[in-house]
Amino acid sequence: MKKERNRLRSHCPVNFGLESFGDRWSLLILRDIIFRGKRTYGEFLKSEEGFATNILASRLEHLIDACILQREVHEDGRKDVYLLTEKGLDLIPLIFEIVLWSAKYDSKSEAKRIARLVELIRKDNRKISQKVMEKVRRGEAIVTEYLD
Amino acid sequence: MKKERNRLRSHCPVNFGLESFGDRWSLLILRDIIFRGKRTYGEFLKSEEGFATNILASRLEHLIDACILQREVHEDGRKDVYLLTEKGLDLIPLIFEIVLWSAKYDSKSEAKRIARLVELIRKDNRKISQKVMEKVRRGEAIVTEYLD
DNA sequence: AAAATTGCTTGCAAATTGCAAGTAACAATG
DNA sequence: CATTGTTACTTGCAATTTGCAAGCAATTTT
Repeated sequence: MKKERNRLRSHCPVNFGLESFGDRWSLLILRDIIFRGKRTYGEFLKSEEGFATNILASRLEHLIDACILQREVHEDGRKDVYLLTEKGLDLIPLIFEIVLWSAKYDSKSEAKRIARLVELIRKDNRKISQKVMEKVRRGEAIVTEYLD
Repeated sequence: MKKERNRLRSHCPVNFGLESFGDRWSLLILRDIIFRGKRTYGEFLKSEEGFATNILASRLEHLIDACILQREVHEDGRKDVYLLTEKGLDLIPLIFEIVLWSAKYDSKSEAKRIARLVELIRKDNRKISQKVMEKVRRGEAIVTEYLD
């Protein structure tokens, strides 16, 4: 039942990124972790974009295979905890560039609600990413802090 | 025959980006334009990742609808020219972040062949992106210049 | 005028997705 | 300690999307 992995179409760096996390759902999982502090299957399932249960499961597995996420046991034994690895945390600058671009071009963007963060990204993405990586490592979400 | 557009799942900035360019093929088209100076349907078709003809056509249409690409007539009337709009050029910093991440985590990455560019991105993505945007506007590809 | 080239479209099989309905493992409750 | 609820999945299937091979119309080349 395992899917074929490591069968990259190419080692072009753009393609490598796309095959690692470049489908419609994977980055939404990472967004939920980084911005909203989500950690469990059930929490991801509640996202407004509406994951199908099987798709969510397959994407979590894919991200674990790619060493972007790691799974741990929750204190409540029924739940699993999904955490970003260092490799996953290193995607924060990239996700922030997406936020910046969308903030510029989507007139209805909810990025307006995190205008302070967007401004920090524009000024120095690396610097704010570093701070956010530390926050996420500590298990904190970032949205609340930067709400205007 | 037209697809339903502007039916966004949400205005979350991450989601907006994904719906604009976040499928397996769209960013490869942009890569071909930015790194390899490609401009026509036939040139895209030759990419090593192997576009299916209908998928390539549908993605070009999607990117035009999203105002990321614009189509113009080639001097050879059989061909069309696909160019990045300013909105499309603004994706360069994001694509460069993908390159940076893949250069770090793919041991076989072809990013090694553009090590100088990768180093410039690491030092100051905005600055080098600005330079590259001007190059691409002028219709030049960037790969050759930065080959070691 | 005939032959190539180019940018598509079409048809169809195969793969992927999305939804609804399970199920197994554990936790909480009476 | 038996029952009920939760949680994280899996399974079955219909609908959509993809990938490949074959067109085809509008040029351009010969």
